[in-house]
Amino acid sequence: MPRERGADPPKRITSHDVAARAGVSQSTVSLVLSGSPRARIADATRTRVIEAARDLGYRPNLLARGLVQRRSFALGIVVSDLDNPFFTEVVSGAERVAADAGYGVLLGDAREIPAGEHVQRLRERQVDGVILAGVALDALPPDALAGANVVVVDEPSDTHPGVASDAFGAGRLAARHLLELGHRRLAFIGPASESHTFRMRERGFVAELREAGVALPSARLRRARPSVAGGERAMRALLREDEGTTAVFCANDLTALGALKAGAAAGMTVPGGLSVVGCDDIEMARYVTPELTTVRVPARGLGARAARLLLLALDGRDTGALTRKPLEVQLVLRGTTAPPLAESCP
Amino acid sequence: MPRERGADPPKRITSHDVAARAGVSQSTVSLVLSGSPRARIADATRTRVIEAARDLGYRPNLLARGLVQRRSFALGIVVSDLDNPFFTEVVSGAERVAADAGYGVLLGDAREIPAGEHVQRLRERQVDGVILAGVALDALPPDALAGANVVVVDEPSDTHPGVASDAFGAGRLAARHLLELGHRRLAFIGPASESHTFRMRERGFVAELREAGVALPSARLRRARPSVAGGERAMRALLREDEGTTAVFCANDLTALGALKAGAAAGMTVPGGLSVVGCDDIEMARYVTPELTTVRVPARGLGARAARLLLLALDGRDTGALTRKPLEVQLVLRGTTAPPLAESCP
DNA sequence: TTGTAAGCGTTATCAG
DNA sequence: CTGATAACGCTTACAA
Repeated sequence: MPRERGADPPKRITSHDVAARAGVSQSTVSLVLSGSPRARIADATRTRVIEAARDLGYRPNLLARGLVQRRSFALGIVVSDLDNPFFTEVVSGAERVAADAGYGVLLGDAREIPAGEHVQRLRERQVDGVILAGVALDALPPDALAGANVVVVDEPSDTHPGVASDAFGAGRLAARHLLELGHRRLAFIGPASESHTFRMRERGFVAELREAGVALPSARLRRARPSVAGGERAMRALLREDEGTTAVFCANDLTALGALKAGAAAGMTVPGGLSVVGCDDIEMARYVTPELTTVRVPARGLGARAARLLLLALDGRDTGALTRKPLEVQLVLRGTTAPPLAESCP
Repeated sequence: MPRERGADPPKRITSHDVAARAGVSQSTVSLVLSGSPRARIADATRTRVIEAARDLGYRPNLLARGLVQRRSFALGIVVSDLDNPFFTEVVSGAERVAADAGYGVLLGDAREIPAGEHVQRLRERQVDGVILAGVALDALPPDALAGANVVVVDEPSDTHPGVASDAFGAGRLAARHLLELGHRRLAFIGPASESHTFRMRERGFVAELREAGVALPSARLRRARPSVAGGERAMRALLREDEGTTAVFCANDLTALGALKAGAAAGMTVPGGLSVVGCDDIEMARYVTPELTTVRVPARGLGARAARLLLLALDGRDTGALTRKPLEVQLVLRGTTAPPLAESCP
């Protein structure tokens, strides 16, 4: 039952109330309740205060605390798409370490409201730091991040620390796997530019092919939004315009799932007639049939690490160790890849 | 590059600074910047202030504002499991309407830290209201919610407004569909008690069966955590202990996905040998093969509605209209259900 | 050991 | 129309 507007102003209990009940001054209350664990306070007073607080059900007002300490003990995280399981994993990883450290987590989804706007708002709310995931830095207003503590996930930046996965390596891994299976007519499906990570996955893939002397004709390089629908559409187009493709690497799992769907709809058998490799290893990858071969990117690890990094930075600690090298990715062999059919070989 | 600890205290720009630059008093700045749209302010001063603010890049401190207004313009949302796509959809729906209304969204995942603790913290942060999803109210400390603006998703409460889906109806729908296909040996997989919604789904299912004179022997009522792993395990057990089952209804899609996996692993063909119905219609449901027949529950609609409801309540507006009837659920026919094989019929 | 007092950055109430 | 001035609830020197 919602409180009536202005009906019963349910008196907030403040440290003054506690002070009154305990018969001490307000600052003493503050001292024992939040001050250094062993502030010089007589045991008698201390317990009196604590009891009074308990009796009254006192809860400190963190806004007030934040105001004076100039620190909110909250951090913001803005992601490009909350419906992408990869990002929810990042969020969930970050939320966990933040909450464990007593930090609040403010969430922003950049689909409706642009990332820059979210960052702006978060800063007005005085978050101590911001994690950006799936957000291209150069898409933000010039100094949206000026003077802010920011950690970027999977984006390069020479102004902010970041955590990243080895996207280039992911592409290489996928290519190598497919090459080793004997595929020579490979395709790639991925977004046009979007984020750095996607670009690097593509480059890694292409680089590995080139080194193996295998070409990637433009007809087999399909652009698509990194979603299931995007992958589906791109795959349909690929099947329509190109006959010989025996294997395709998708920029992320969602895309791969779409490709799988389109492939099935077109009567392709996977992996018999077509091999598919995804990237991310979202949970879903294991639930499709056949299970998706993919390159595992530790999403929740990225989120957790980003949060840890941010917390360290907030404490003025050295962030070097965490920011160094990209998190390793790993090929996960499952059911959507196999050698090409004999007749498909060049 | 993280700011050095205490190195350059990047002076926060306050309304005082703006006042100084505009040559007016601080309160005037506040007046023009946040006061009622057409506060009685000379146009000259107004523009002077606005320019000064722009030049300085002034951003109001929402903590300070919240402190004096006793309102933070933020709301909290705590969910039982951030990795369950159903809840991330709820969150995403709520985030969207909250953000559109200028509210901040604080997130809490109850897997690591209990929901009650999250609520506590959110209240200390002075959130104006809290949305609870997947959280059983009676699992919370007695007066964790006392005097708070709370909206519960898919849980009954006579003390707080809530939004709910027609869980009982969902169970009925699933049962009716299966019965109409000709199934008579039905099973149910779901959690022991967990949340009210799960209980109602089960009851609706059972009620419909009973009305049709079909029994649900205890061997076909399997308990499982509402996750893929849970469903998998339960399905394995079911297949081991019971031969005749021709169709199973799972308390949620995750469970159904697990059941599908276990079924496939055991060599069952779906829907030929076994029909499976899920509940929720998470995105994933369309990406498995065959696609999962399920009962669609409008998760993001629930989240959005919960947020709207909360915002209304915060404005002291009537919440009756929104809180009335449960959101409708809908059977989504896809590929995991079919008539039982002839030999399977009793 | 504990109380007094000065803010933190806003909004809000009044005078002028 | 605009400027003092008093909160908001808390932390933190500095006194006592």
